[in-house]
Amino acid sequence: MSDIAKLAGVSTATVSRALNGSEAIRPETRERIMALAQAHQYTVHAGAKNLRSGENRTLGLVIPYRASLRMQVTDPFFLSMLGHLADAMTEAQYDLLLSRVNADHLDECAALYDSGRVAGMVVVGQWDHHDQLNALAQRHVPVVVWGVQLPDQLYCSVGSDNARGGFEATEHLIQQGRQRIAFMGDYASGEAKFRYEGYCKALQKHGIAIDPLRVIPSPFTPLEAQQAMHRFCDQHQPIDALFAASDLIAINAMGVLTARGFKVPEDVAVVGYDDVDAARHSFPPLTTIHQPLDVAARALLQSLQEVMQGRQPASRQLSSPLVIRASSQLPK
Amino acid sequence: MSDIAKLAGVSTATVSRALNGSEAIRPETRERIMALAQAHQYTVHAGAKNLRSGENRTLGLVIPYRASLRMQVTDPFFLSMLGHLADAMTEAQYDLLLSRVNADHLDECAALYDSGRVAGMVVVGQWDHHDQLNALAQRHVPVVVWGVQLPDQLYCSVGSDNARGGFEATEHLIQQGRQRIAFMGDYASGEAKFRYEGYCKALQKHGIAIDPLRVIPSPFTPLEAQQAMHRFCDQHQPIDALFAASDLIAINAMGVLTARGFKVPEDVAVVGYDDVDAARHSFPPLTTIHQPLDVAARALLQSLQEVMQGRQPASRQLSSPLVIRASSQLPK
DNA sequence: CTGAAAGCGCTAACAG
DNA sequence: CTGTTAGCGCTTTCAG
Repeated sequence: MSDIAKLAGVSTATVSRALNGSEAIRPETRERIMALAQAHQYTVHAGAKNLRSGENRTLGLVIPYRASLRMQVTDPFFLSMLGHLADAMTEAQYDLLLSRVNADHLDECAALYDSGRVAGMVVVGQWDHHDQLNALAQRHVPVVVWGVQLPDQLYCSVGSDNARGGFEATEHLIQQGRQRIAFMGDYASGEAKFRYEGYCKALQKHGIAIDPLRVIPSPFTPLEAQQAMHRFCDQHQPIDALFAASDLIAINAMGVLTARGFKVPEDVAVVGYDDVDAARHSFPPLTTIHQPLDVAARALLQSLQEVMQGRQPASRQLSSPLVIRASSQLPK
Repeated sequence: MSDIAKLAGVSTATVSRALNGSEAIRPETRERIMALAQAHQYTVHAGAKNLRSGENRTLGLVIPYRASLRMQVTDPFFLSMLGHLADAMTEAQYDLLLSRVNADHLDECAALYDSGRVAGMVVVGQWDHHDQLNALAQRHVPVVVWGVQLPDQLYCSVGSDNARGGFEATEHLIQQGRQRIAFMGDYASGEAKFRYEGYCKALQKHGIAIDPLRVIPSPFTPLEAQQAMHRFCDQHQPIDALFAASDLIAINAMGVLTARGFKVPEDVAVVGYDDVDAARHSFPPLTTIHQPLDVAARALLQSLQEVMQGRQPASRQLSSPLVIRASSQLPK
């Protein structure tokens, strides 16, 4: 900077002001300085600027991982979320620092903040980290979480209204005349739990008994979902519809069903959750609950900004509409 | 830092040395200081450290995007690459700054470096940016690229041996007794072009004529791949095998083929490229060319480190083995 | 082995 | 409108 100050015949302070668009500078001088900066490919050193101004325009995106499953981020949902967050942050002039943190040591996130690397962070993948996240919040680490809203929650979360989504998915199947509707997913934890609750509520509303034999426990990974579906088919429980807790599960389940001679949607109507890109292009195209990730990303960013300002924004549930495609509807 | 210096009754210089594991410090003092830092959740400010020491432990990952297709990173291959790079960089104690840059303004990458935000960067997705990348290299921006090796290339690239992969995939199909083998993908540019060359070479070696009618142009997106396959089927060109330039294309093509009454692999044997997670779990499981992304990520990092040291590492082609699954082989 | 002092590149008062 | 001065939090000679 001192270099171009010399070239322009002014002080570094003037250069700094010019480059930051200060009002208190003669337009003529500003333009001369800008031109020189351009010509010499000069850019202000971001680190020094932050150090001096106390500001920090870098936000963290934390994706916890389990040491056991290396590279487990197999769900397309995550990539999509990541892309939308990157877009939202870029748009708001933030840099995005990606951090893989061991899921059992989420407290390491604090170091990201304490060391000044990030001004705040988004954690995507809440799973069973509730306590650790609460601890972070208590330490006043600016953090927002993509996930469900839990009792005794000290941090701000943004998620979709999973119970309502589950309800609408199931009711849609009922409206298609289906009665023996299976649920597939991990009904005990995280977001899937709420989707399951919605499923139950819809059945109850329409006077259909909840049959525990039609609940198919399944993790979110493709292979395990397929295995779970195979095991279920072996039991010969008759079903005429399936609501899966994620598109990935739904698509893999459809594959197994098809391979075993069932027709989708004729024999089994299927609804998924997330509306990932693949859902539109599966065979048949998958009816699903759309998660508005662009909205979600902006909401996460917005909330994070509020947290960084010391406020305590309320957690939010975004509504997610049903998208009807061929997997749940007989052709007319 | 001055705070814990006071607490320890020493100068900040001593604290700095202790925290950086300097030899020239009494172990006893060091431990006392470390303990204090722990207790007070003190972490050195990364920015200030960098500023003073001139070092920078942040690397950039640049994912170019086209303004036209918002959020085009739909290919699971990218996420996987991203995850592996994040792992490799984390392991080597680097932070990872994710940056979405307009594909038509790759020169903006230079600002990332000039402003000191990153010490170097990996660009993933070379496509048609050859000239822009060359310009970056000429500006001495430390950059390495995932992609093919091109003539007049001033930057270092790491990629897989696409021609060889294409060759092996095609030869495998020939060895299965197939003769009318179609190629599907964008045979004119990028990595697909080299895969196509390998395809041609294998046909030639085995005395099979290259039939341009069996070349199915297709982009990498699911929807367009399906449309391309539908159009091809409408032409009633008989084929008994298909080599697709990516798994995503292959899986979508298989879907269309199945929907149209062809059996895979009986009527049409299919081989893909990449070995993404979904390939193992498709119906039927997809034979494909495995891209060793863990190796690739480490190679990219290694090369980048060399570039940052001012050296000019040679571009590399990683070998990618064929993985045989059910989509190309009749059950015995 | 440790402290004092200088300075990384920049911005923000405070004076002119 | 612009220059001078001080200092963000840290590391690193250079002296003790």
